[in-house]
Amino acid sequence: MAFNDLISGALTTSGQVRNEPVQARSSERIATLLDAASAVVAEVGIERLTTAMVAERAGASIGTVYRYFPDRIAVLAAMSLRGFERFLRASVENLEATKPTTLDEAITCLIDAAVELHRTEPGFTSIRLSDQIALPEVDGGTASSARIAGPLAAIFVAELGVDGDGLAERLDIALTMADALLVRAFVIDPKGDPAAIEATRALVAGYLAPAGARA
Amino acid sequence: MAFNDLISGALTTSGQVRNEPVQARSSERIATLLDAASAVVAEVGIERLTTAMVAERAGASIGTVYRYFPDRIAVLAAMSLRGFERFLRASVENLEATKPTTLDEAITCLIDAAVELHRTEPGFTSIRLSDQIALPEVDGGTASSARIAGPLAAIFVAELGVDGDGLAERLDIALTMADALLVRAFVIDPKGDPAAIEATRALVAGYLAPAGARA
DNA sequence: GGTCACCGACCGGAACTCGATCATCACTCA
DNA sequence: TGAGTGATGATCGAGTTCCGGTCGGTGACC
Repeated sequence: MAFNDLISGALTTSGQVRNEPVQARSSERIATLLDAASAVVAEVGIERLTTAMVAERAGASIGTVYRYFPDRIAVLAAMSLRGFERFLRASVENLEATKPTTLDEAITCLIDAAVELHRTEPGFTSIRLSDQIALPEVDGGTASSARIAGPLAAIFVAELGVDGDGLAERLDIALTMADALLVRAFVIDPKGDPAAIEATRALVAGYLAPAGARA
Repeated sequence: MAFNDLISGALTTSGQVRNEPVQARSSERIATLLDAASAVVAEVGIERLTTAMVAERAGASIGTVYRYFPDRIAVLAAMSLRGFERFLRASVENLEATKPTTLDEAITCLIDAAVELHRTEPGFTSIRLSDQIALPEVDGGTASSARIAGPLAAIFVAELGVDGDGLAERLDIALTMADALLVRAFVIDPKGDPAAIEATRALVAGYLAPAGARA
């Protein structure tokens, strides 16, 4: 059980696209469409995103958008999922580079990954803001934090030797908090107020600290 | 400065409706429309709510909806504001009935009020979920927690004698957290898992505890 | 009688469909 | 081995449907 098991553990690649791509150009198309959607969201926001805008920006036609996504919401959901996946990969990279020995250090890896995405990925903050809106219609309301908390707890127990008792549940709460607070921080200040970010880190670490000490 | 000053302090009744009601039946209409909207949201969700559904359920015509609300978002925003107002009134009721002497007791009054609304008001959870989406387009992104944190801090300082230093900012964070966690609890379990609610209460109280002790 | 409240056909535009067309691939056979 | 050839994947965009929002006309109140 290593850090990079997190990706396979937390990602259930449920059918986001309508037709699985067969030819190579098709996968590129999907990526292009999602990039376009990301840019459109960053520019006009979630509410004002139209499928026509996405198509035009991707240099595709409306029909192509609907070939890959059942409806407008699914485009947003796929964007969200891709963002979540990138968060996981960045987290794993940070974890493997840092080799944390405490829960506190490990959490910092995750928060750094999230902050980096908020900073660099256009539309990421917006899509996180509305994740809970868009996703329920697609995969039944399972919030991202719930998907990651279980595998993450297992890995922390294995790698850090912390007490696993109720850890998954506390991680779920901690991640929900961190998500909400980071989104809030980036909504208020698009560059991300360092004080707000540090406050979030401290708050989450503080919340989880007793569990780490118990190890 | 008493608890019920909270309502006037936190509610800036900005123009939600298009034409202020003059005749009595008109106010009833607005309430009926908002009730209908609430029911529709509970049934099909925010995204799928159409103004036609609201009109039909309220026994009114499309035109009537648009007589009172400038657009679809405004209907949702008004619902949100009414929910927020009800939250404030319920909170004040709890505060005046309990006469709290500690920050912890006071926070419990607020959380109980919120939980009660999640339980009894159809669509309240959904609208809280998307409050941050719907409101920015109407009043410039001022989240509810920001509106309430200032007045609440002032009242707590006056009534409980706690240290007011940075209290408003910490209350803002605490309320953002509590809101996110309660919404999460009610999304997962529409009846509201008592354990999740108690965890939220404990978490928020714990976060604010140092401030209370410093008094 | 004048204003308030209400209605619902109508309009513009956005979501989404569908049949036609083009691109690619696996396979064949000279 | 490589040009030919269906089969199927991928793309297109005009057309359809549906929804948000308007507006002029008709009753309800004072």
